[in-house]
Amino acid sequence: MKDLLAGLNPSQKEAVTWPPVRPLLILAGAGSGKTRILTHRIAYLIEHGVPAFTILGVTFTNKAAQEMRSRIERLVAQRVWISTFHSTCLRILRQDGPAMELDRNFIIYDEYDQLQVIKECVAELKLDEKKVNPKAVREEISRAKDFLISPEQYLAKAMDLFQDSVGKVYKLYETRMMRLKACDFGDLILKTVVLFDRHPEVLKAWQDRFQHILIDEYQDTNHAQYRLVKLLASARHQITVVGDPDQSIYAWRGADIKNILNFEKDYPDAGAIRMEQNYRSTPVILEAANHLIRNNQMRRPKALWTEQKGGAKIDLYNAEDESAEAKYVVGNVMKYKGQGRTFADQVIFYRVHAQSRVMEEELMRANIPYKIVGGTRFYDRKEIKDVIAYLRVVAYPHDEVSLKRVINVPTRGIGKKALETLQAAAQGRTWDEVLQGLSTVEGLTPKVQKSLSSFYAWITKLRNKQCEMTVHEILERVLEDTGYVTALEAERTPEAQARLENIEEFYSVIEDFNETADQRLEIVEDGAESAPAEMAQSPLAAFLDSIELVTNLDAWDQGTNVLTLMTLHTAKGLEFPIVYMVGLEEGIFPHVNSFAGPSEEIEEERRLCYVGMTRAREKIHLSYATTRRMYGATHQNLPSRFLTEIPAGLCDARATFSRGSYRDEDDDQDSVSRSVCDADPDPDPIIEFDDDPPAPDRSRDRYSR
DNA sequence: ACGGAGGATGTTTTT
DNA sequence: CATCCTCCGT
Repeated sequence: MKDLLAGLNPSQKEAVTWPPVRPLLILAGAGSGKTRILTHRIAYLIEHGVPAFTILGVTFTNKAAQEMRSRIERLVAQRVWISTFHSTCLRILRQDGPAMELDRNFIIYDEYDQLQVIKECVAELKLDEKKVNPKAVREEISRAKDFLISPEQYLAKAMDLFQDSVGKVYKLYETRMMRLKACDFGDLILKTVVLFDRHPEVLKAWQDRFQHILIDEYQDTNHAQYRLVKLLASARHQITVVGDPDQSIYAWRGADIKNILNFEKDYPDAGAIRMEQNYRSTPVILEAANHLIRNNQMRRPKALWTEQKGGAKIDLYNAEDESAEAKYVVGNVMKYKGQGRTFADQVIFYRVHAQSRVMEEELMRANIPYKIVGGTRFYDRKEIKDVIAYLRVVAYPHDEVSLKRVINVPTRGIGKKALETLQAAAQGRTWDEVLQGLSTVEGLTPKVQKSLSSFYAWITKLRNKQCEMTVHEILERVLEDTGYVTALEAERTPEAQARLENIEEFYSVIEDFNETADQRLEIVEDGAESAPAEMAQSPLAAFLDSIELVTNLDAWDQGTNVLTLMTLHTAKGLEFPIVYMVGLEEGIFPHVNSFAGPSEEIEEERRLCYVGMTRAREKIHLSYATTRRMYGATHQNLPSRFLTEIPAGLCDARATFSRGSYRDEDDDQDSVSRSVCDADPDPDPIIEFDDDPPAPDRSRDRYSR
């Protein structure tokens, strides 16, 4: 026990040792050691007689979950159920979904799959895709689910024609998803809440299972997640939540900051502990971040502090255009490299993925190894989606979306006409049933008939054998029998080559899955383990589950010596010695879309900026470009308002690199700075730095169009 | 049925 | 700028 408390400050100690039977709110500022506190608290509970299998830990990403799990294992050599809301709900539904007529073998539909279903619904309702944009509908439906709003409730509240259409699509979408035995991401949470609401006995069982609940990043929970937590915790009130309202960056996704602000109302016997001492960054960085975030009106005052002294000033650079900005970053990356820092010590944050491309070009030119986290996810690539669709067709006969995707890939003579005929023949039945009774379908040419029936026979054979085969073997069969690989090889283009490599890579995803099989064993009682409900399915179905909820961050390994690029959203929870934040321009960051809405949206952008800055341990580089080409058009953006909100005294606006050269120019600082000034006839920054942040109305005047 | 060309379209952030 | 979609020639 002494180990667990060693080196903790008083408030950290209080948080770790807070009575397990009382609710606890930990308001943990950035870099205040919140992961450490959570893991130590869980370890502390276990050391004080709480059985490990009665603890539930919820994190924001799978990566964080994995990290926390292994830290706890190191502390107390016990395995604890730590995962995301989505993975947790998936397990609950796999086990108890049948109680509410949810097929145990439901399939998870991602955004792409959702969109396919929505498009069909829009078409069936004879709505105009131009007016009822499927992607917009998807957003609306997802948001409705975040707030536990049913189609009927949505329709009742529809204010205009668009919402009315959305409501109708939503309704049809739900019946369709039911028939497809499919759940989208929102369903995982929503259906679990419904399950608990309707079946007290099921809820009771899970309350007994999860007697102690700890939630990380509580400021970013949405209403559905809030209800879920409340249901689970209602029996015992043994709940600990950790969060930081200043780091709430997912309101656009339904996150409700009130969840954390009202925690003490929800649990009147709750204690609250604030942790504002920062162990990560220099005072310069913290002061800048504190100043920035003070501009948010709707916020409780808070300021991070540190015992550290000194620290390098924030480097601010005004680039001519986006490629000059990239050169600035690359120049500095090499400078630090020359000083003995690694590439992995440094990270580039941007607001939108589209900004990564210029950076990439410059990094390639300089031969700097880099890794982009996010962007087009590995699993979003066409070939990977194809391959997964094949696997899903084998595992889930009811997965029509996947079937439609691969039925003619590679081409086997099934064209538009044939698909229409099948659709017409379906009449509410699934395509699987249609294919079963293929001979009765009228209007297909003999050639198509033959092609379809041999395709279906092949699928059926694979389905029947899937339990005796490894996932690897099934994939091999698919790729060989369909001629998918052969077709790509025949193309003989670099693109096809890249696709083949990605498919090779997919094999290693399967290997990873096999190697980590023991980690998915469920902890049923002290020491005992058993395969969880979803493992009772075929290995293939279990594998598909495991890849469905992974995020782009999960595959990222901070250890390897490469420079990392990512969006600010992905950056949450991470830390780096040296941070570059690029594109600090009005319209980019804060993003244009935040201008029109209520001021909360700008405040969320500001929190995002705050999150980015507080990732840095030693040094921040901020940059903006005077002109920027994006989405094919050139824009002239004003410097970001956030730059004016950082005190000038903390910034060094002179660039310390040499243009057009990636060499370490360290012993040549003076001439380097001069060369930059020479190139810039007007060395005065465009932005005026005030020691006091500008009044909000003034800054709005200045930047609004 | 298929594949290419060309046009329209929409572009934030993600579990 | 890139993706999706449609239309047209084969």
